[in-house]
Amino acid sequence: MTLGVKEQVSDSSRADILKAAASCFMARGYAATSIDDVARSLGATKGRIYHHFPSKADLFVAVFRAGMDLNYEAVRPHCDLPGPALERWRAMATAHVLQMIDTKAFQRAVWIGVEMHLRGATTPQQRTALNELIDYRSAYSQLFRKVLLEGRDEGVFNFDDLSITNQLMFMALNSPIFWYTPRMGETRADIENIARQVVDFAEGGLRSIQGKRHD
Amino acid sequence: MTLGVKEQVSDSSRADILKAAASCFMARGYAATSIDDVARSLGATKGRIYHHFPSKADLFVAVFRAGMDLNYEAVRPHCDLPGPALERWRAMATAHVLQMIDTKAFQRAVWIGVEMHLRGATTPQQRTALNELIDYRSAYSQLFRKVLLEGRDEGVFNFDDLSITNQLMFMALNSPIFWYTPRMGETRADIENIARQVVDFAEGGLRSIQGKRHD
DNA sequence: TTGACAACATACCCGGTAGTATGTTCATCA
DNA sequence: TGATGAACATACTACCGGGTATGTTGTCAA
Repeated sequence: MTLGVKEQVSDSSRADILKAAASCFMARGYAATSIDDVARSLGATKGRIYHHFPSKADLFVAVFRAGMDLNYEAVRPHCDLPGPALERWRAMATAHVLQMIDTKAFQRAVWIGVEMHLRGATTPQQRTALNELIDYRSAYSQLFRKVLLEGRDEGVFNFDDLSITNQLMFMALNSPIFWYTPRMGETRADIENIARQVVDFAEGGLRSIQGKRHD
Repeated sequence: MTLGVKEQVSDSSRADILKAAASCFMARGYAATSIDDVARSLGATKGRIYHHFPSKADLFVAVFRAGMDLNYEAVRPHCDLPGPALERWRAMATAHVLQMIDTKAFQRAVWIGVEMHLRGATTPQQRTALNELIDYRSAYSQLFRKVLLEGRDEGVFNFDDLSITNQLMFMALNSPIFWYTPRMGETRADIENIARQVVDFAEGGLRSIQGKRHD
């Protein structure tokens, strides 16, 4: 069941297109990105894109899916570890944030996709394709909701509305996709330090009430 | 120096265009919003838009500015109040969040504008117009940075990097523009309760270290 | 060697959109 | 009352971008 050379080449070409598309979508947004832009950034032409993807919407959906796959793979291993909820949450959150930083372009595309869905995007056909991925996203979100509830049961987290809290947490954890830019001479430790600050902030938010209102 | 009826009518017409444009930009983003869309949502045609605004970019910039004006007016009064930094910060943050909810469409446009700037938007001409508003935004941000530093001096806030913390805080405080939608039968108290949860979360994040790492 | 197919490139069509140029209407004012 | 200009609407142009139809080239299998 190993892939032949041809398929490997083909998949690598496809992966290159996905990378380039992710960068373009990040740089200009979905609507403002033309297929020619993506092709040009590859030194190619539209023909190459349309040979692998039937439409711009499908290309975008593929980028979305790739981004979510990366997330899921990174976080999933930490979900079932034993131990207190807080530790488990920190492991998941840290993995998530590092993914945001490491695969920023894809994660921005995911963000754009979620935004498009919230609006009620375009044609019904691609809406169904998006919905499938939104479900994917929801399942991912569910991993965090679960540990949030466990943390509340254990008394380490304090929050009122789970949905709102989940939104706030993800806004904080996702935020590097907007403001992070690599610095020259940046080490892995620097990046991990940034991630730690983000996770610390979110953790503080989840404990929120604890810190105050001891009146 | 009072305005004549004509100018009042003109300004009201202009304000209606701004509102409609803000809604369209929120619903579809900048690139995907056509001038015809805005005109149609007003029951008018392009002629009306181009009579008041020389270009699509200028229309957007005007929406951006209007949104920032609303923010500034809402938060400014709380900046110079005496008392502890935490109280001042909570007053500012609450006012900010309520603005996000009450003028969501304009605030989404502000967000889009900031995103466009981070990318390096379009033509040099409108880039300068955007830059001016980004400065405006920075001055607004500065109001919060100031109180954050004061809070740290007073020992109530704990954070490492001011820039990152500021980003994280604003991500949390701004987040309602993405996930808030008015519910039927929602009272003002309900909205204020949502705002409180958001502010609580952000406050917890700003105190962060305090709650943990007592090792 | 050849034919078949993958992996593109080229050339083209066409709908939508920013922007313009030109009416049209109505109020105001000399 | 007639003229003037504001506040639009209408009609039009030019261009760009998604999508398609068709060529071209290299590779592999029989």
